[in-house]
Amino acid sequence: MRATKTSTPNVPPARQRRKDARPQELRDAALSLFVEKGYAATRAEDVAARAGVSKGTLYLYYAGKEELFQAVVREHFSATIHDGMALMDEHRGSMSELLSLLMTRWWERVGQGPAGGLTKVVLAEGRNLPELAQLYLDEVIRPTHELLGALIERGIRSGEFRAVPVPETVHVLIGPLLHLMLSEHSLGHCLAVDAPAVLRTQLDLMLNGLKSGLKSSAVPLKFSKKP
Amino acid sequence: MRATKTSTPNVPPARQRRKDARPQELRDAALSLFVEKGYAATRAEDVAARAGVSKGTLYLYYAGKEELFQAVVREHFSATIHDGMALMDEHRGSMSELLSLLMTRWWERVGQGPAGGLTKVVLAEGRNLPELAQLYLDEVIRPTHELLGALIERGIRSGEFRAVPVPETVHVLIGPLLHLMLSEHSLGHCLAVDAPAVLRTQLDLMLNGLKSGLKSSAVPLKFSKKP
Amino acid sequence: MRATKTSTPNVPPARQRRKDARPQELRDAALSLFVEKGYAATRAEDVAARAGVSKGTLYLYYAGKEELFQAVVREHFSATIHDGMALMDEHRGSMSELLSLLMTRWWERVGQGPAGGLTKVVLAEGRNLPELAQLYLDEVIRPTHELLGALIERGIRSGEFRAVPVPETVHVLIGPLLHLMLSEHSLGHCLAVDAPAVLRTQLDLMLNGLKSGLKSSAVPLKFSKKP
Amino acid sequence: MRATKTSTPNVPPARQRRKDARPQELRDAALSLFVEKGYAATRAEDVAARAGVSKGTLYLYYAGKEELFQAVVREHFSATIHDGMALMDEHRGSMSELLSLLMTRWWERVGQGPAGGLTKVVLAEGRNLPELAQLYLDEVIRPTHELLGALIERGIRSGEFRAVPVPETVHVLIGPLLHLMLSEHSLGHCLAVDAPAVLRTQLDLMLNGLKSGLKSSAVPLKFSKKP
DNA sequence: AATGAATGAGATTTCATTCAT
DNA sequence: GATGAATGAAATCTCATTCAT
Repeated sequence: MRATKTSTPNVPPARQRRKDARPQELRDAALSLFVEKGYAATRAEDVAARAGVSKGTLYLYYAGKEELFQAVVREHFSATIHDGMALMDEHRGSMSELLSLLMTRWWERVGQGPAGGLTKVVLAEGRNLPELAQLYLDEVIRPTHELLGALIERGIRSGEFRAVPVPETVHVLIGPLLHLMLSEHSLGHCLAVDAPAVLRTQLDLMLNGLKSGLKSSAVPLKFSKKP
Repeated sequence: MRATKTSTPNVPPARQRRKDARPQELRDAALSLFVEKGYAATRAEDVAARAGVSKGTLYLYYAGKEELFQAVVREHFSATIHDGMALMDEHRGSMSELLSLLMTRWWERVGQGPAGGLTKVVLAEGRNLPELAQLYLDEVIRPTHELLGALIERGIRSGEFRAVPVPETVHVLIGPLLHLMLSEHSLGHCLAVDAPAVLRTQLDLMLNGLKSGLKSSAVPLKFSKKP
Repeated sequence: MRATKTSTPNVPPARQRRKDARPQELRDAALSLFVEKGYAATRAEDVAARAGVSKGTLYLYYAGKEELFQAVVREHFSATIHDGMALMDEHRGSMSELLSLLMTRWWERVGQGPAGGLTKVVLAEGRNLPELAQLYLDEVIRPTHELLGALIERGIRSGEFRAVPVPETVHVLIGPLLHLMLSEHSLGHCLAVDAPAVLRTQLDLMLNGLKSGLKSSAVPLKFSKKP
Repeated sequence: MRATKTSTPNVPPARQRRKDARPQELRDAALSLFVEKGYAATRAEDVAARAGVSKGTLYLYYAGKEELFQAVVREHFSATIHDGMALMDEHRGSMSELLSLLMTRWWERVGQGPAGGLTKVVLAEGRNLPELAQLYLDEVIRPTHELLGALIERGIRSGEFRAVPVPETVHVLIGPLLHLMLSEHSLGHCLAVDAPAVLRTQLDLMLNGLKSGLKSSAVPLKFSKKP
C-alpha cells in the first residue's frame, strides 16, 4: 500500500468538508432569519453572513432567495409525516394513546424546533410563492389532516370515541399546536408558555371530551346568519 | 317655500366627502393587501392604487407605511375586547354558556372578518415593528388571556368546571380559533373549512372535557427530557 | 354727487386691499425662507403658509417658484444702484467722504436688510437659474463695480488717492461688505458682529491705505507659480 | 531567480486599487457638483455618475448624501488652520510680513482651490445641516478669527500697527478673500478677476492703513439710528 | 379669487443578483 | 470555489404644480 497524503481513506479533506456542509449551513442560517424577520424582510446578504460565507457564495449553492426558501421548507417538512404514518400502522393500543404519542412526538421533533417557526413564515407569506404553497399543502397540511382524520375515525369505529365530526375535530386538535408554535416564534415570545403543560392540558381536555358514553355539549350554538 | 338647488342643508361638498372617506378607504385597501401579501411585501403604491388614489395621496393621510399599518391594527383590534369584558360582567348564567357566547361572538365579529387576517400579519411580522408588537400585546393578547382566564377560574370555583390549569387551558381554547383564522387567510384557503361546524365541535369537545365529575385524561404523558 | 357704497373715494374695499398686497406678502415670505434655507430647499407650500395664504394662491400671482425668486431679486436689487449714481453725480466734496457715504448708506439700506441675505442665495444657487444670474450680473455686480471704479479713479486723478489698481481696489472695498452680509445671514450668526464698528474700521483702514503721499506697502508679495 | 509575471510585489489587484480610490473619487465628484449647483440641488445619482460609478455604489462608501457632504468638508478644511498656527509660532519677522505670508499661502493652498467653492456651499446651506455648521464653525471660522486676531494684537503691542479694534479688523481682512472665493465659484466667474493682483492690492491697502504713526481716518461716520 | 386635495415626476435609498478577480 | 465590488430595478417618500370646488 502506498502512503497517501491523507492518511485515512474516504475522509475528504477539510476544504471538501466545508464545501459539503455549505448548503446545510446556508439553510440553517436562512431558517433562523426567515423565522426572525419573515421571508420578505430577510436580506440575502444577512443569510450569507450568518452562514459565515460571502454573498456570492450563496448563489453557488442556490439559484436565489426563493429557491433557498423552498429548500429550507422541504428540509424541515418532508420526512415528518411518514413517521406518523408508520407509527399509526404499527400501533396496537388505544387511539387515545396513539393520539398522545403522535402529538407529543410531533411537538418535540417538529413543532418545538425550527419547523415551528417555519410554519409561521409559510402561512404568512406562502401566498406570494405559489410553488411553495402547493408544496406545503401537499406535503404537510393534507397528510396531517388525513392521518389525524384516520385516527379519529378508527377511534369512533372502535367505540373508543364518541361520534364527532371528523374534519372539524382534526381542526380543533391542530389548533393548540399551532398556537404553541406561534407563541414561541412571534412577538418575541412575550407570554412565557409552558409547552409541555399546554400539551398535557390539551390532551386531557380533548380525550375527556372525546370519550364515548357522554352526551354532547349542553350548550347549543346559534349562529347569527351564515349557517 | 322655494325649492333650492341643494335640497338638504349641511351636506358637505363632494370633495369634502371624498376627503373624509379617504383614510378609511386607504386602511381598507391596506388591510386587504397586507393580509394577501404580508406587510413587507406590500408596496405603498399598490395600497394607494387599490384605494383608487395615487401614491402621493397616501402620504397626505398617513406619514408612511408603518403608520398606516398601525392605524389599520388599531382600527380592527381596539374595542373588541371591551365587548367581551362587558359581556362577562353582565352575564348571569353558566360559564359554559358564557364561553360559547364569547367565542361565537368573537369569531363572528372579529376573527371571521378582516381582523382574522391581520392577526396573521401581526404574528408574522410584528417583530420587525416593535411599537406595533407592543400595541398588539397590550391591546389584544393580554386582555384576551385575562378575560378567558377569569372565566375559567369562575367556572372552577363554582364547581362547573374541573380543576384545570388556567393559563394552559386558555391557550388550548384559543388555539382552534387561531387555526380557523389562519385557514381562512393563508395559502388560498385551500382546505375548505366549515367554521361554524368547527366552532361547534370545539365547544362540544372543550365543554365536555372541562365538565366536572370526571377523572383526568387516562393517558399519562411522558416527555423526553424537559419535564 | 351720488353717494356710493364705499364712502371714501379711491380707497379699495378691504378684500381688494388684501388682494393688492398679496404679491408683496408672497415676496416677503419667499425672501425670508430663501435666505433661511436656500432656494432649492425652500418649499412652495411653506412660502404660501408664511404669507398666510394657501398653496394654490401662490400660483395665482406667480407662475412658479422660479418666477417668484426672480421677482424677489428684482424687487430688492433694482433701484439701489441708481441712488448711488445720483449721489455721485451730485457730490461736491472729497471722494473719501463720498466713499464713506456710499458704503454706509448701502449697508443701511441694502446690505443690512433682506437683500443682504438674498445676495448669499443668488451667489450660491444662481448658476442653476441662468436668467437670474444674468439679471444679477447686469443689475447689481457690473453697476456696482463701475460706480466704485469711477469713484476711485476720480480720487486718483484729483490727487486725493494714491495710484492704485482700480478694479482690484474695488474688489477689496466690496469684500468686507460681503463678509458682513454673510455673517448676518449664515450659520446662525454665530459670531456676533458689530456691523457699524466693522464699517468704521474698514473705512478707517481703507482711507488711510488709499491716502496719497505714502509709499506702497513695504512687503513685496511673491506668488509661488501663477504670476 | 526566475522572473515572475507580476514584477513588483505587494501590488494590490486592480479591483482593490479601484476600491481604495473610490471614496476619493466620490468626494471629488461631490465637491465639484456641490460647488456648481449647491448641496440641495445636487442629486446623489449625478455624483455617482461623475465619479464613474452607479447610484448604488455611492452607498457602499457613504451612508447618504449628508455623510458624503460632511466627508468632503472635513477633507478640505481640516489641516489648513494648523499650518497657519505653526507658521505664526515660528515666525520671527514683522507682523506685516507674517500677514502677507499667511494670506498668500491661504489663498494659494485653500481659497483658490476647491475649498473656496465649498465655503460658498457651507455658508449658503449650512443652516439646514446643523452638525455640519457646527463643524465649520469650530474648525474653520473660530480658529481663523483667533489666529488673525492674535496676529493683529501682536502687531499693535509691538508698535508695528496702530491701535485698531481687533475683531473688526479681522473681519475686514477676511472680507476680500471671501469675495475672491465667491467670485471664482459663483455666477460662472463672470467678472474675470486677477486674484494675485487683488491680494497684492489688499495687502498694500491694509498694511498702509494699519501702519502706526498715522492719525485715524479723516471722515467720521454717522450712522442713522443704531449707533 | 381662493382653496387644498390630488397628482406624478423625481429624489433618496435598498438589496437581489452578477461577475471580474 | 470563493469573494465582495458593482449594478440597477424597485421601493419609499417629497414636493411643484394643477384644478374641481
